[in-house]
Amino acid sequence: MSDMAGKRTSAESDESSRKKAKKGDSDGDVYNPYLAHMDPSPDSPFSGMTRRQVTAEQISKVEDLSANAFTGVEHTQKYFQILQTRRELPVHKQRQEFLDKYHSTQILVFVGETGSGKTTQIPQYVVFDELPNITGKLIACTQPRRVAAMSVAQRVADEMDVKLGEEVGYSIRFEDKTGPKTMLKYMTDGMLLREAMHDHDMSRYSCIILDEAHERTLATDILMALLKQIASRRSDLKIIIMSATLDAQKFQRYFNDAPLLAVPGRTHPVEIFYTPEPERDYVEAAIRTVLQIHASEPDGDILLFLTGEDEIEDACRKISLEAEELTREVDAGPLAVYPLYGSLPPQQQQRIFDKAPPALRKGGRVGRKCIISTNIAETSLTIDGIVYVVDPGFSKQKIYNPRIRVESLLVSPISKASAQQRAGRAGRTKPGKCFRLYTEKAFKKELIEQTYPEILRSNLANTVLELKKLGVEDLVHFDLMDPPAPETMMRALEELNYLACLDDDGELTTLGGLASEFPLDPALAVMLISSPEFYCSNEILSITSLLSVPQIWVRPANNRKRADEMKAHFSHPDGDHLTLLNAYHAFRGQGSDSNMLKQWCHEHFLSFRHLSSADNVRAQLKRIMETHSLDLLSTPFEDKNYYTNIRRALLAGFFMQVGMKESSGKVYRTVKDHQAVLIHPSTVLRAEFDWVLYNEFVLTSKQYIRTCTGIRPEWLLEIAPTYYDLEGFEDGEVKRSLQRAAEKKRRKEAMKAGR
DNA sequence: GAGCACTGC
Repeated sequence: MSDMAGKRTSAESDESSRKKAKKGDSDGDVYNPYLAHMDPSPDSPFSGMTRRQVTAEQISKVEDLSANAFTGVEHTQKYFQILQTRRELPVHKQRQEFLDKYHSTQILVFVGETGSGKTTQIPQYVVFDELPNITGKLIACTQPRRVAAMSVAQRVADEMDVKLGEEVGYSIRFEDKTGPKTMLKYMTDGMLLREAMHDHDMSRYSCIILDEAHERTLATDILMALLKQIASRRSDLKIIIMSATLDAQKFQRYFNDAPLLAVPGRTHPVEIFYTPEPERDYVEAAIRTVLQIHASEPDGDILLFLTGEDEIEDACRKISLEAEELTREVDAGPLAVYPLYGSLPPQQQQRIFDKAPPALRKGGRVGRKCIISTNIAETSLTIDGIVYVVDPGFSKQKIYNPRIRVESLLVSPISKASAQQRAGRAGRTKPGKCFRLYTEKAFKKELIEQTYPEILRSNLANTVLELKKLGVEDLVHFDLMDPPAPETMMRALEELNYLACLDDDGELTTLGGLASEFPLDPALAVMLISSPEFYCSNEILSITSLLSVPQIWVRPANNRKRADEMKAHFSHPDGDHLTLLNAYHAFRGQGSDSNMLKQWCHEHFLSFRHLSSADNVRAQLKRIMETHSLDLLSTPFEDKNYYTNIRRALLAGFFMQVGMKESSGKVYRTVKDHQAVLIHPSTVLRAEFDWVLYNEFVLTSKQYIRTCTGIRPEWLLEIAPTYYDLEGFEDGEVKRSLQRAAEKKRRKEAMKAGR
């Protein structure tokens, strides 16, 4: 079915590309003497090739030379072996077709299913056509994830027989593996966006390839809109949008009816089964299905998709228990069950690649493994050997409520595209089966086609700041593929205005420009930039880093009490931010031997992984501060204001995230949105504070505020006088309380003056 | 008295 649809779209676009090609012939490819230097010299391996007119045959000739055309080094035997396998990839058959289309247009949409070879091959074809060794301009290929950028770059460096980091490199946060000779650069989409902030025309590149565009990450969506704009002012820039879905028409339409090329994939067929009736309890149904497969289906590993850590651990236990029973009672083979989710330590994540267990006795049935995973196995991790997929049809998805400015996670039905992706996981090594725990009717009628792009489900404060820095003047008319709700945009603009990153006309302020230099949310960036005024930028730098990595506290289900006791050692009575700082200082005080540090973290129930990454982040943020001459200061530890200064500095960024205790007792109310919230049970904060600032608002079984620090109301009036201008405040407990604080402050000042 | 799907700069 997918093949047919692919052919249909490809035929349709053939015509439009022919029209464009004709147009190009008449006004584009006229001989231009000023570009003569762009032609390779007669003694070069590329002689006879004209940039952007190269043929597949010419490329093959150069590839077959005994020496590498780019480096002059003799090719290894391995190179020719790889070359052979490359020429068997589906995409290779259409190399000339690709080049023809690429020559005919500025923007090309390329659809290649899994196994087509698009990510490794297309950028190489472009290299031979663009001749970056002569123009000096780079070719970029973006990926949504770091590991992909790194591993694909390595693979392509091998294929081109060059050293990684020289002709072929990659660029991701914390690591730039490119050099002066680099022609082809794999990078994360976020990294290209960062670069664009300082080079609005992306002038270093002659061709930009956006890979995995169907994933619709925030960065990809912004890049698409940006590139669409840039394309109209830079006629020499070419763009390729690569996607895995059949939703290519949407990309084509968005890019002014850009031509399309579709290449089939190379996967095995997957048979789909639906349940005849809707399932009431999907976890129970999933467990039952896994056990049925184990008892009655031929060899092959199983992949089950569930939504989160708890659900997965629970299902693992139940399946293991029941499988043992099956082994005893009906002589089924052994079943090894492995959980898989993002917060699992890497060592345990690795176990999913273990071989399935052997038969228990000679002649007995062979074992299989069953992996129970979150969405991480849908895109980020690929496991070979999976033959059976069990798909209950749910995943946790981020949603944003602009009214109360809260992002939360909600278990929701997946999209058709997601269901297809999941099923595809069963056909990587041989034909497979996918058991969908919903009816065929539900699949057809109830599931949406595509998961909503991230841009429709996020707080956009950060995005809006980035866009301003990218030189986008008119946000309302900025041509995004899926424009977000106006209310979400308004909320973002409002927040940035309160943070003084945008002025009242919506223009970027000096502070806003500086804030956008940091890879942080605007509130964190503003807090960091303001911290020298509070004589504690070193400490705020540490806290900011700790807040931008996952929780450093480890709390295993079987050892919660001990973990809480260890955390108490670091606790500071004034709040969680200071507690984080204490733990970090203790960590840094342990020396640099990484084995010792790991041991120390283990004993103290701290995450070595996350503390180390906080260290990495800190170093990066520190460099940015130094570049912009922001002072790194500390109040002497003996000074009685050491901790007070830090608490006040926190408010410089988080003055909008403040709650006041209601007179009734435990419940706090957020100051502007009037939401009733509880302080999260993980807090170290004692009850005596009437006012707290919080790092995040979490919406789970109840409304919680998490990572809280006690503050004094008069600080709000000093540090954020505009936001806390009482004139504009609604009457109520909050306003009366702030008025009393203002009164107290005036009396104090009067007394000081009178003395 | 409880949670953190997944990425990215």
